[in-house]
Amino acid sequence: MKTAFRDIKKKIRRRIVEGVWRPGDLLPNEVDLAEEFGCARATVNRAMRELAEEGLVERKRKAGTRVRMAPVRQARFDIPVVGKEIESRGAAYRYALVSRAVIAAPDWLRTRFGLEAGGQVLHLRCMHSGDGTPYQFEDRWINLATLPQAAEADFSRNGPTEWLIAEVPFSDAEISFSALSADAELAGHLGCAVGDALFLTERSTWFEGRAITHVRLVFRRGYRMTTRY
Amino acid sequence: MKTAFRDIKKKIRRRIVEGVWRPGDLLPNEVDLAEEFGCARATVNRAMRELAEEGLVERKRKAGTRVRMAPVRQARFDIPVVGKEIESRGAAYRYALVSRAVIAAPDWLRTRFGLEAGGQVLHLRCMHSGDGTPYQFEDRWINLATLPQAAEADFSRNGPTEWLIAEVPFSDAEISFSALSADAELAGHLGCAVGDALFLTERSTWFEGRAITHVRLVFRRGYRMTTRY
DNA sequence: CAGTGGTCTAGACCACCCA
DNA sequence: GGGTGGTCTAGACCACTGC
Repeated sequence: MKTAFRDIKKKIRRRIVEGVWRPGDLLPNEVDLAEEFGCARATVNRAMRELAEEGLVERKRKAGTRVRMAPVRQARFDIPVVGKEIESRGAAYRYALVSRAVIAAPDWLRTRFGLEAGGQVLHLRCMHSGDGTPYQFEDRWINLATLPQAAEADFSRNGPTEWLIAEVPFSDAEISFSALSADAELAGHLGCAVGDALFLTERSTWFEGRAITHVRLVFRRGYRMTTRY
Repeated sequence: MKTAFRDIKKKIRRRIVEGVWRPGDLLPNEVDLAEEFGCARATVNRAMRELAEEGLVERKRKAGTRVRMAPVRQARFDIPVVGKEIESRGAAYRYALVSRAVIAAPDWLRTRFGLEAGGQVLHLRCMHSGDGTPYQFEDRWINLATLPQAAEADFSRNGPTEWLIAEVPFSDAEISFSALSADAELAGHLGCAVGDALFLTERSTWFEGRAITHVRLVFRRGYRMTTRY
């Protein structure tokens, strides 16, 4: 077989879900499993390593491998670029710049990014639509101390996301999901009623310790972010 | 070095973020990289495989390895068990069963789970609190065709999540995040105003093709789900 | 201290798929 | 067709850590 380690993963997963090995139980060591499955220890190791990554088992040197008491379930979400996401749904993507301003960073942003008082940022507000229907409102702040060239960039035709991707990498990011109530302005942009509940993602990114950008993405009413695992 | 593959990952990542290799560029093949780094090909393979998993590069047989045009960024969220989450914040967890009923599955659930007409489900509504403050409202449906024993279980003291974890594994799940407006009942349970925007997660799980449970978890006002990557 | 997983190597065969 | 990544092997050394 070309994918022995996948088969081994399946077999072990099956034994766990069927209760052969119950939460907290110690599994045989890699050498024994390799013998049982008739393969090299490295193959068992790969299978077990991936099962550990998925949160099904817990591994410790000397202590061995145990079935997790409460399987740590994780969900993985792809973070899409809004233009691609809209186009992948077969709609025509349209971008519009709502406002642009170079200003001193507001306090909450200074705190978040550890900026000096009076630090300048570029504040952009943009709309993303699909087939003429509002899809997402973007409220973005770019740290001009790190990216002074952003002040010269033209964001009237293309959104800041593409520019940022091309211009600067990032090493760390924090992302959060929450909900917020539409105010009059959001309602106008997104074509919903004032007070409607909207899904919101916020992301801050850094590159080697220097703050790059913070963005709030407010989605159209009814948007759902979905994944399988 | 004991972790050559980590060093190799770092070096390659650095070359990408520094622009030595730009989006779309073809990287040297594994044999050449192994020679450059003075290690076995398997070591380079492991480093590259993980970089591909992280979405930084794209690999194809014969075509080679390329830097992703738009780095597919993924975020991973741990799916916490609400009791543990509350306790990990240092608060006293309290659970209360709001309602319990065995009924015929509503249409939307029958459709979602492919149940027969008249299929029975156990419908539970529960509240989870921390230090006396409402934290999460749980609206759960358990498929009695798959889990008839759920009808006999006592959910007055402990929530269905723990019971399900102990009782039945699952092989597939679909999870989604969205926002909703508090109705009068939710507002009462969660101690917020009618119309407040609330963060909502929904999860459906199956085991070997058979529907197990569907749950809507509505979080207290202001809840944020956060992760770093 | 000794057993377990973590990693590395050198070599091999193969599946895939672009040219 | 041929180059690339995907996987496997047999063996080795080592780091960690429970006993």
